[in-house]
Amino acid sequence: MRQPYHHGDLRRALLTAATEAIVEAGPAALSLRDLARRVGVSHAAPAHHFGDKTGLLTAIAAEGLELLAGALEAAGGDILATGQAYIRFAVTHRAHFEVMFQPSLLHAEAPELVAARQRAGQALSDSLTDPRVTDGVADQARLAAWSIAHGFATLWLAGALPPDLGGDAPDAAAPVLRLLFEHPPAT
Amino acid sequence: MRQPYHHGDLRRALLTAATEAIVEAGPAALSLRDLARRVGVSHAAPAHHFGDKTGLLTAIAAEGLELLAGALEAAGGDILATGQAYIRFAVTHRAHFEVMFQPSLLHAEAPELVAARQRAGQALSDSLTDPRVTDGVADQARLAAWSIAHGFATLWLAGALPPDLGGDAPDAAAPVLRLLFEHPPAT
DNA sequence: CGCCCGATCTTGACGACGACAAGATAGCCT
DNA sequence: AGGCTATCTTGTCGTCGTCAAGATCGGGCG
Repeated sequence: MRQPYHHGDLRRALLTAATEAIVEAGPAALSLRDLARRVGVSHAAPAHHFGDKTGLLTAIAAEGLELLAGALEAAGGDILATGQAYIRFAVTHRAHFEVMFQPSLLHAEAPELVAARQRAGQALSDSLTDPRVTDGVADQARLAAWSIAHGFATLWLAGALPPDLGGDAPDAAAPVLRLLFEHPPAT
Repeated sequence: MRQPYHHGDLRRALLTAATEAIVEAGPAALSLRDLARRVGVSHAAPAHHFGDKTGLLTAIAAEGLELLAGALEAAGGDILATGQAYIRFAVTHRAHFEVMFQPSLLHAEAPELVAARQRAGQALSDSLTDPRVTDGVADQARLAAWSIAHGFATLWLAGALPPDLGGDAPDAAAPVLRLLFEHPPAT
C-alpha cells in the first residue's frame, strides 16, 4: 500500500521542491537525491526528467526567465514600476533569480533556455524604453536601468545592503531608482 | 625522489589554484581533491589549511574584499573612476568577485571575512561620497552608484549583455555610469 | 476487448567527492 | 641533541551524480 508507481506530475513537484531547497541552502548545495527523498521517489527518478543536475537548474532558469518576462510585461511600461517589478521578482522568486544569471550552473544552449532568455530580453527592452530619450543613447539608458535594478536586487539578496532599508526591497529601491530615472536625460 | 614533504606555501598555492579552477568552471564545480592534484599534494592537505571547502571559499572571498578595497582606494575618490575600478576588479578577479557575494558558499561570520567586508564597505563608502549631494540623500546616492556598478559587473560576467559593447568592461560601462553620475542631484 | 509499446519509475552499481581519524615527516626552538 | 608542533599523508566512511537494466503503468491500435 505505497504511493502509486506513477507520480502524476513528478516534473513539477521536483521543480518546486528544488526551488525550496535552493532558497534554503543555495544552488550549490542542491542534491538530486535529496529532492527525490523530499518528493518520495527513488534516487534516480529526477534524472529521467532533466537528464542531469545541470538540466534541472536549466529548467528552473528557463522557468524563471518566463516568469520574469510576465512580471515585466505586467508592470505596464512605466520605467520605475518596471524596475520595482524586476526587484520584486528577484526577492519573491529568489531561487529562480539566483540560478538565471549563473551560466556555470546551466546548459547555456538548451533550446528552452535560449527561447526564454530571448523572451525575457524582449520584455525588458520593451519596458525600459524611455520615450524621453532619443534613439542614440536609448541603448545606454536601458543598460543603466537594467544595471541599477539588477545590482540592487543582487546586493539585496546577498545581504550586502544595510539593514536600515527596511524589509521590502521594491519600496527601498524606489528612491534609488528615481535617482537614475527621474532626471533630464543626458544632453 | 619526490616533492619535498613540506610544500613551502601550500596555502597560497591552493588559493591561486582555486581561483583558476573557479574561473574555468565556477565555484560550484570546485573540488578540493582536484585542487590537491593540481598542486601536487595529497587529497586531504587542503582541509588542513581551510577546515573545509566552505572555509576555502571564505578565504577567497575575504582576499577578494581586501583586493577590492585596495582597488577602490587607488581610484582616487573620483566617482566615475571608482565605478570603473569596481567593474575592472570584477573582470580581472572574476573568481573572487563571484564568491564574494554568495553567502550560501561562505562561513558568513568568519572573523577574517567580516573584517574584510567592513574594510571594503568603508572604502566603497569613502569613494562614493559625492560632495555635490547633501547628506540627506547621500546614502541613496551611494546605493545607486553601488547598484549600477555592481549590476553592470554582474551582468557582464554572466554574459547577459549584448556583445556589441566590445571587450573592455570598464570602457563599455563609462557612458552607462555617466547617466547616473553626471547629472544634477535630485533636489 | 486484449495486447503491446513507450513513457515512467525502481533497483543496483561505480567512481568521485568531502570529511574525519590516525600516523608520518620536517623544521624550529631551547 | 632532542623534543614539540605545524604540516602533510594514508586510509576510511557516507553521500553524491550518473549510468545500465529491469519493473510497472497507461494509452492507443488491432
